[in-house]
Amino acid sequence: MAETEACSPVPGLAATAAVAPVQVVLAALADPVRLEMVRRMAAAPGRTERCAALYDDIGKSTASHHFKVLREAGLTERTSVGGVLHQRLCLDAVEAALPGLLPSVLSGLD
Amino acid sequence: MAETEACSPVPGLAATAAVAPVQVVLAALADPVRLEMVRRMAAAPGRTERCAALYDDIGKSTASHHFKVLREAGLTERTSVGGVLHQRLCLDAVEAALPGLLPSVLSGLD
DNA sequence: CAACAAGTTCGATCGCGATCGAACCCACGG
DNA sequence: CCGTGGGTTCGATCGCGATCGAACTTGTTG
Repeated sequence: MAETEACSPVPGLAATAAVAPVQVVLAALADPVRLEMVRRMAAAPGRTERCAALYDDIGKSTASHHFKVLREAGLTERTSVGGVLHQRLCLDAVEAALPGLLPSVLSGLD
Repeated sequence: MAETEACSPVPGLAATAAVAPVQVVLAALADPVRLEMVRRMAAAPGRTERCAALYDDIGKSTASHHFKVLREAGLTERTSVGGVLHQRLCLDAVEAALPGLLPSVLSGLD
């Protein structure tokens, strides 16, 4: 807490918070659950998706934890769509900070 | 042991073993020590460097462990240069499997 | 051939992160 | 104005991975 982090509780459109150091981004993407979340957002229209649509077989609290990690890595942000909370993938911001990384990871058909 | 892994003890030039799934590659790069190792190899001429030149403040056994992780992720391979063991970064193989990833990660001046 | 240097393997320890359940918050809809 | 659904926070547990030291392997050199 008391971080410089943009912890604003859904300020509408939080103007793309800064992307964290590579190390943090890599750690965030290294988890299978989170990578899947990122993939689903990337596939969604507007890179935005309902929280519940981003996971399948884990508890709500665990999912929320992963959301937080992704957010703190600067990969995603919160958005409110008609009163319903959504997670949005900051494609452009990440692409600007680490060009080529996301496309590469997302196309990883390994 | 008894894996399908190319555990060949320095066969001269192990013809670029296959790059592991994205998930594994990301996990390998997520560790600060390993990322630094990769950076040093990338900066070395021919992407090849003596093992001892790749780390600073950790034990030999720990370093060896990290070499193994990198190797099993398909990021590096062993080479023998005049009887001295070296680690070589498989730039081209990784670039072929995950184009843009390494350049992006290596230039991460975050 | 014997000694040594450089990596690897093995076994054990330790801390961090993934996970869960319960309690809490907040925005809507009756 | 109170109930309900969807996320978040909190506290505790558990397993995996990072680390180390010691023993082993191998290849080079005196």
